[in-house]
Amino acid sequence: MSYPFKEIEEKWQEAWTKSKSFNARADLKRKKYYLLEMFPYPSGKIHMGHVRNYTIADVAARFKIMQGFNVLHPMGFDAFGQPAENAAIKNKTKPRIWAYKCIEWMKIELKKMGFSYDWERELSTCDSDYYKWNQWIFLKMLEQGLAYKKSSSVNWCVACETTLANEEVIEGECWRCHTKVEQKDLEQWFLKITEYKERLLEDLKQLKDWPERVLSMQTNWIGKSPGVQVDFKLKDSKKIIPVFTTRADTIFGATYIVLAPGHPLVKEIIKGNPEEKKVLRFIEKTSKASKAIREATEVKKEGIFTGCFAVNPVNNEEVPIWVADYVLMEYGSGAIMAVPTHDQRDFLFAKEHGLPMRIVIKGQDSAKDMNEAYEGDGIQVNSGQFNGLINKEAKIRIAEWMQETGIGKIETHWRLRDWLISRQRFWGTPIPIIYCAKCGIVAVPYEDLPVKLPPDAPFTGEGGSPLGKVKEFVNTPCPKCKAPSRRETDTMATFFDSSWYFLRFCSPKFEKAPFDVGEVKYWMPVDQYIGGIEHAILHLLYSRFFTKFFKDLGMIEFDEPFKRLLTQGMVLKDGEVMSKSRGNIVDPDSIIKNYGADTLRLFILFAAPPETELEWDDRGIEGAFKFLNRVWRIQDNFPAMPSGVQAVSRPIAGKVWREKDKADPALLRVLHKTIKKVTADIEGFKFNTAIASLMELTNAIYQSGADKKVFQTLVILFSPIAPHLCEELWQILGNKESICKQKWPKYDPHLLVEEKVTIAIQVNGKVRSKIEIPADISEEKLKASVLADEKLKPWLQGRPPKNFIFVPRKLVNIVV
RNA sequence: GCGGACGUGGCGGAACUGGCAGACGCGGUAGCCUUAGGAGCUAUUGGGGAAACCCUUGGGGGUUCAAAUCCCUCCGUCCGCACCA
Repeated sequence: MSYPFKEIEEKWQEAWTKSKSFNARADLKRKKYYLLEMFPYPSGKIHMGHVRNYTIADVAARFKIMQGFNVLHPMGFDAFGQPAENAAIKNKTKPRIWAYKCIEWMKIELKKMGFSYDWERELSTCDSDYYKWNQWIFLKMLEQGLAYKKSSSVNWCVACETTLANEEVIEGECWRCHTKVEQKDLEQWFLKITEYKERLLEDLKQLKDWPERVLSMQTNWIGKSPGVQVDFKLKDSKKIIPVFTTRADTIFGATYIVLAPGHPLVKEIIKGNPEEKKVLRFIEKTSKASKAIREATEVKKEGIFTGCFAVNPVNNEEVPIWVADYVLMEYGSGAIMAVPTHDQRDFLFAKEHGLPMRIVIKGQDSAKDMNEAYEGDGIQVNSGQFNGLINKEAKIRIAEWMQETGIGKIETHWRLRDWLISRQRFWGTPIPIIYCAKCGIVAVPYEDLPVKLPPDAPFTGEGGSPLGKVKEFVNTPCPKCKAPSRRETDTMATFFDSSWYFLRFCSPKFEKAPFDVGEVKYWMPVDQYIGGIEHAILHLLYSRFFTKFFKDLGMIEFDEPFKRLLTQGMVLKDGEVMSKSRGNIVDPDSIIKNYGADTLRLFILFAAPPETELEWDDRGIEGAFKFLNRVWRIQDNFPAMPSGVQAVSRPIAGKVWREKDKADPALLRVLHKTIKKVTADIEGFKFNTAIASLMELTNAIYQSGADKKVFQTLVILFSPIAPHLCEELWQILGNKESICKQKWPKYDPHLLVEEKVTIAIQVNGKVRSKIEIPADISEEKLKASVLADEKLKPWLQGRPPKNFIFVPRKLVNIVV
């Protein structure tokens, strides 16, 4: 027998919708709180990951509302993208129909969870009302020189038949279908995110409430490495080999240089020399070894001498030039100066091939027979005029000196590349560009936006963009000269859509611009953003980039879109991520059916803190359900079964509410402790411990007897977590107004004070006794009664205490 | 290799700025109630020991009256980046 969760949940979901309980209005007189979850891709069904993400957010939203904040808590759908296209091909329907159907299904499931969304702000990125503004933003970027087209070797997924951003290539494979990514030369649209690299890096410092992990991933990805480009002259030639180094302090120890096998100079310099054939053979061999093999860990570094020499510009020493596969053409200048004494890779290579070494930085323990490179700090030696300096300083001084004398140039290398946004796909935002034979690349005029996707296109699943096959779409007059022209048939990467949706939510129906500047000024930035760690780099980096772009346009005044970020952990089953292929999926809908949404919410919040992985546990669900029933039964003053069913013959406590004037002071103390704890815990997203203390309060009520006032407060405190149950109990207790509108309770510090406390008495740090004493006892008095304690006699053995430490309310430690 | 997070009962996990380790829950045990219990309630539950006691936060060392918490060192797990010069 259990509480009637089904009726209750349906009843209140309907009531909330009807009364528009969660619809937000900007109000300058009130403090705002913008809470946002990463919006879902409408696959049609919600999974446990969604449930966890959105439950965490929902508790925070309801809590903030009760605290009096003006809360914005919107929901929408990231609806463009390949899966809809693939599903359309498979099910012989159209992506649009498919997508909107999925959105409907998904909304039904979200509503069944009782989430407090402002559904009037719902948006879908596949609406032309939305993607019109993608196009608008693109054109603005084009005007600013931030969107450009170039032909380049791009990542190409054969299976998806589209290009991929660097960010979408994981270990050489397509992030979505895991097909090996190939390189292909194509004309593509790029966004100049690199223009913002300094700010994207610098402003990470503002993000004090972001997880360390995400900050470090972003830093890593942007990959700033300051250094020097040094020009090594080729011996007996005017040719120059530029190398890049971050360790200018080691340049006097550069005893050879290495070119990447693909370096354009290699073939030039070996021409006609005796080593030519051997070197060519080596290059051919290494080029065959694919990137994947090369990346397989601990491959032996292979290389070959070119027969040529270069001159180290700092000491005019001749150094041999080698070609080796451990130098990559893709990074820096494709050439390095090798310092075997202070770089482990160079060290291994030099050992292998008997190349010279020279120590230039003395570590604390300067080893004569090195068996590995010394990469730490130390004093410069063998470094000309820089001898005696600490290498950290020498690094700067040498760089400056090289810059002054023209030997080198201070430079910074970045890992971050411009963002490729062209996709050869149908289900995305058309790039608003027209190609005219006479005028060239022409932007679609703003007044002609949106460039709408045609209602239909042939989906064969064969190569090429489906848009290219829709004549009515492709053929269009040039906006400038009216000559027959062609539209761009590529669409935008869907990460474009999600890079600014948080701004659109502030004024989702605004018609004059992507967003209403005034509304955004009130609501933004997002106070709390919640989503999966898988978006730690891409989505968050792009969103930060867009935000800075809007700031430069003068449309917003802040630098960073998301003040606080929480990345929730994954939901696992049997230690593995839930997935179709593993067949270990637990469907949220079936849990809702059998136990109700409140049980699911409670379990998912209680089982683990939000950031850590959560192991699914059917028994945990039972436990959560049991607790809800336990709370429910308080209204009946704890009969074992709900009213209507036969009650147990032996009541646990009084069957009636306690008399008003007979409050139990101990219970009151627990209550106020709970208020304090739950408030702090929800504030800090520690829901598991918040729930634990609510359980303690419930246990205390069972012990002490039913107290209506205490119970009312428990119901309020519990309501963000189990809103349906609490709303019903609230009504049963005789309240008319929704519990969502109740003020969050405050604890009374006076009631927390305990008159008597039990403190531990330690002798030499070990607990030997406990005594109950008045909380505010003086140390003198305490000392007297402690030393009189019989239990301590054997431990003290009459020895006088050397030290007597008293931590009020906690313990006493006697040192003898 | 670099960067980040972490390591606590049979399990999920608590422990504020160093102050009684193991809150809360799951599971277990015993009892009550019941025609019945996979419901409910009560008690108990880190390990060893008959007990007094002893041991216990990955291992070792240190600081301290006092360490899961701080420092050093080693081991291990997870994540991100990666022949990045």
